[in-house]
Amino acid sequence: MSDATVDILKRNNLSVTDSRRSILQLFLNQEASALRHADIEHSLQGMDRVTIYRTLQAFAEKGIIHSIPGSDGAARYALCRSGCADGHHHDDHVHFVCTRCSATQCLDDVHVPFVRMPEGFEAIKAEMVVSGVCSKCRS
Amino acid sequence: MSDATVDILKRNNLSVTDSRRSILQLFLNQEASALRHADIEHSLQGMDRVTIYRTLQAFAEKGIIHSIPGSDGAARYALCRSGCADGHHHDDHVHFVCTRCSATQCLDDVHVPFVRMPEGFEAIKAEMVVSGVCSKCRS
DNA sequence: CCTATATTTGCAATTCGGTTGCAATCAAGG
DNA sequence: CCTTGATTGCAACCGAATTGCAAATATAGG
Repeated sequence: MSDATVDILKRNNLSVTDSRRSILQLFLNQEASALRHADIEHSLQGMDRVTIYRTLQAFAEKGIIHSIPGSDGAARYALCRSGCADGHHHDDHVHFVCTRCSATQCLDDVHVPFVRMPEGFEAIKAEMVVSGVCSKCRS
Repeated sequence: MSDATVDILKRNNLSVTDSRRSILQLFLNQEASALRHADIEHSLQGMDRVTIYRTLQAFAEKGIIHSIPGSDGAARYALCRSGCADGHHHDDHVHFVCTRCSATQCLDDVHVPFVRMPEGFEAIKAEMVVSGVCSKCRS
């Protein structure tokens, strides 16, 4: 009854359930690329689709994971680095989408550059997605 | 039989139909913000959903409009500036989404800054979306 | 350890964005 | 004006996501 997943859930005031532990474990096992709902559904067959959606929402609200803007109409999620908590995300890094393997990953060390807004515009958040060929697909 | 819409369609080797002229006119009337499929469907009630989808595809392929990455699962489109043609888009500008009126617009004069990729990654395209409050909503 | 309560889960149904196949209609060129 | 190839409208379908509700379960209190 003491696992990394249990710690994380308790630290975030989420009740500890099998579903949540399984999904969280998936993220912990995941090396680089982000997970889509469909990926989780496939890995954890038997778990209800809706439960997965709700768990992802709960994790995102608590700042355990963050969602990644994907223009293909399927949300992606990845673990947050330290510095994220309830609602306040610090995911100011660039995301990368590989055009070959179509994996999405966080470039944690590349942060979104500042851009000057035109007169009258107030920038609050900036997101940047670079697409190309990832290191795995190039080697 | 000589309208701006007819010119544009002919110039792009698209046959001139009422549907295409109406949709194109909508874009020409549109001042700043981008259009979603639903917006067009609402404005041009009576036109089939599928026709709108196919027209948007055709326009995008010809470089008349470009699609804007929207993380909410609904594609947005805006007229291209000069320099876009068959498939080759030059939409290297930043897009802005207002959190109040939720309009999306092109910041044609703000172009996406260069970012250095980590070793092994090859960047091909970069997209940037800034969210905040637009000039209209602030005044 | 056991119970009460609040939370979570699973299921069914629904919404929404988008695509596909096909028959009918229409634009373009001769 | 007529042929032909492109376009439209319709129905059906698909995947992603949400909602309401009843059953199951985690947590806190005794």
